[in-house]
Amino acid sequence: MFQPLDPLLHAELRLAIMSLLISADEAEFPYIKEQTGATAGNLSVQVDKLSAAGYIEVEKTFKGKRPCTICRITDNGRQAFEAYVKALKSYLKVK
Amino acid sequence: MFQPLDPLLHAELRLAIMSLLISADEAEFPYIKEQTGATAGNLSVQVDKLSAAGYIEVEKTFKGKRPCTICRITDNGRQAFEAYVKALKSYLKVK
DNA sequence: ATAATTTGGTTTATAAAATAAACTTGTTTA
DNA sequence: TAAACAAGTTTATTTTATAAACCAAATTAT
Repeated sequence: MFQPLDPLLHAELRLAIMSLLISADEAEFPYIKEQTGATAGNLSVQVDKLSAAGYIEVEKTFKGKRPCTICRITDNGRQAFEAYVKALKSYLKVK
Repeated sequence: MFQPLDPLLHAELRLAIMSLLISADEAEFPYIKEQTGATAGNLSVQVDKLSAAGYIEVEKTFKGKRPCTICRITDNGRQAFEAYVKALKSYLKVK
């Protein structure tokens, strides 16, 4: 009847991050912060969780002298996102 | 960009309850329990929350001699659900 | 009859999450 | 060179979700 919802994706900010990355497939930390309206602290934590789960990968480089954190979605992440959307539909269809 | 997600609805079990009620507009506690696979305790808590928010109304009656808890969605609940679905779409469209 | 089980829940306790606040490190700018 | 800013991280706090324990009444078994 109702398919379980991946708790990693069923969270507003993480879902927003994934949503951004799925269409951009590369984004810098400050950009994600701006687009989502999240605080840096919250974003940092949620990025870590997605990264730990292997849904995104995080590259730490420099842009000139300043640190620059780049996020990309992984294949696993893409799959998980699609599965999540599919599962969600079992709740949404006002049959 | 991303519309905020009503935290009351953005929770697996509560969403399932609302999903059931939106198409059935009346359901008994044990039926919801069975359909969602939730424990009675969890269901009781989440039904209370939806009820407190005015998203559903709960009628306590008897079925023969046994207590019977009937849940119905309210107009507010219906509206909130629709708004939630709309907001969700801002995260899901893989533009 | 009465003991055990089942039904239909509620209340309380616990574990996990989300989020914000505080902090750090290095870089510009005044 | 002091103050402000950028880019995050770490820690602390507050909510939540969830399960476990409990309760009362009704039914079934002995």
